[in-house]
Amino acid sequence: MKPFSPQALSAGARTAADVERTQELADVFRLLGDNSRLRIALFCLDRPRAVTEVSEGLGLGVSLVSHHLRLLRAARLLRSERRGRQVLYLTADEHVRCVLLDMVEHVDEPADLADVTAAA
Amino acid sequence: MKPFSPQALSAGARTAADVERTQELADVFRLLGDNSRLRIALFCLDRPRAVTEVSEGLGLGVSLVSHHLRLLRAARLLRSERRGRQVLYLTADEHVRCVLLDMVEHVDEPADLADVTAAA
DNA sequence: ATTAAACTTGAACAAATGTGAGAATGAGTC
DNA sequence: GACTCATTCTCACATTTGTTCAAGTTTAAT
Repeated sequence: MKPFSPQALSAGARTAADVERTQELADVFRLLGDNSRLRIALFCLDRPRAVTEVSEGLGLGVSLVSHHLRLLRAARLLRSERRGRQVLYLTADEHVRCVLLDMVEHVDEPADLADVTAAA
Repeated sequence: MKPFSPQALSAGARTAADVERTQELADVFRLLGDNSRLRIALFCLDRPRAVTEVSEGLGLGVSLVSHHLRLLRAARLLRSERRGRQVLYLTADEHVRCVLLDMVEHVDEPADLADVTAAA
């Protein structure tokens, strides 16, 4: 059950198990790689949110929001909970919440203007 | 220069600045959301790697690797450095390295079997 | 100057993906 | 029951994206 040894990374993670694991990781990244979906995920970070609430809160179509929520839930990034006729979505667990906030924090940083070669 | 206040997140980050920032964040996620690209990024994590080295190491076409490396470099996730006739790529800075390792670590965790409803 | 190696670039194509409109389902209310 | 609100689903379309092939650069060696 040893996960992703540094050796595996350096070797390119070519074993079946490692490739599969990279795929999982990539899937999570891909989900958060869409602007709307990321905003939705962040929007459900601290409070449980109803679909309509998200839709109005972010200015996105209800249908679209529902689609994205389904994907986020399928990936275990969000949990859903029914209350009356509305379904509330929120970040799955403290762990996911932490990852998201970390990432936000990281992107906000210095921006690293070390090499300008890339810009030219 | 105040970045991503929690309020902004809860409010849906609808201001121009916040939407732009979410976009940046999403861009990073999207880049790492592709399996090949993620493997390439991880492969350049500890050692500088030549293009051919990556290509052979991961079993991907040289052209494909080059394309992906260009994107990763443009996003400042990787830096490039020329040595003789080969170009070495490696993780841009300690900060990016940390983000990647964190994410790997996180995905390796419990897997959270809390609600089985999603699977059914 | 040729030749070879390492890398980059451009075009082209298949596959995947985000999005929207409308029908359908479910949950509550009268 | 009929009616309404909230959410989900189906289908379709436009766009993007990953991948490959071939041609083009750049660097070094003979």
